[in-house]
Amino acid sequence: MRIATYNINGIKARLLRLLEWLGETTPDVVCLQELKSQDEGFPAADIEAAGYQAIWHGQKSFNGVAILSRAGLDLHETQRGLPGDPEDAQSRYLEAAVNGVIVGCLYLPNGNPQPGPKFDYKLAWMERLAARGEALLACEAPVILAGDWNVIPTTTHDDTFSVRAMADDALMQPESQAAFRRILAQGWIDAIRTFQPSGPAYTFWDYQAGAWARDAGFRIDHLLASPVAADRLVRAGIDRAYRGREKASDHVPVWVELR
DNA sequence: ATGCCTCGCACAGCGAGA
Repeated sequence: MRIATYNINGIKARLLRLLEWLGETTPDVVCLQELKSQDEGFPAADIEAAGYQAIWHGQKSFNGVAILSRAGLDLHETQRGLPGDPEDAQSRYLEAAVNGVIVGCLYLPNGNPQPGPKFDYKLAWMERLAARGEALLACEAPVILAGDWNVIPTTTHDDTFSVRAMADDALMQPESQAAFRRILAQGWIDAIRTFQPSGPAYTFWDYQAGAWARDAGFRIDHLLASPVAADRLVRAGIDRAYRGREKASDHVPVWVELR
């Protein structure tokens, strides 16, 4: 079973690119982030015509997450919204079981500018995610936590084109990295790094300043596998070339394959 | 030091992204 995550930066603006990628790579399960659409605007009919069923959690203008799975797989929602704060109205978390594999689809807050309330929200959200992660690890089922984590895991060229350029960014602050490490320390495996332990493995390139052309990217889209899922991990990859297409998202798809 | 580019909203230019 191949499970992918893709921050598409607007599902309406990106629909043709999304359908193209689905057709070309035929993932079994897809976690989408940044729908930037209300529930009513989700292109369910187009997704279905492409051979996928879907659940989605939208929001006007911002955020929004969805989980797609190939028609015929057993998909059912297990959680809508990240637990732990009834005041939080942002649509950033959706979770489902697909043929027995639990898939958490997350869009972690950016947190810029830091310091400030947005950074505080990011760190608080990561605490809530850690709590959810702990609960999921208590399940017997394999679990994949996939999404746009908005965290550059290490302060190295492996994860960012420029340590200096990102030094003050919320994505690379010690607090963000520590929170990410705390989640990993629960027992999760960073799937991409299992197959590519070192060297640049970027998943995002800014639209500005010719970032793609000069490979000025960073690694912020991650799939974390629970120990049970990690035992079944046979491959992981980054669909880098899609960044070069017309009207591309600023993120590219990242995926794992489970035996 | 700032903007660079893109999207959504809504119809002009701004907030947000990262």
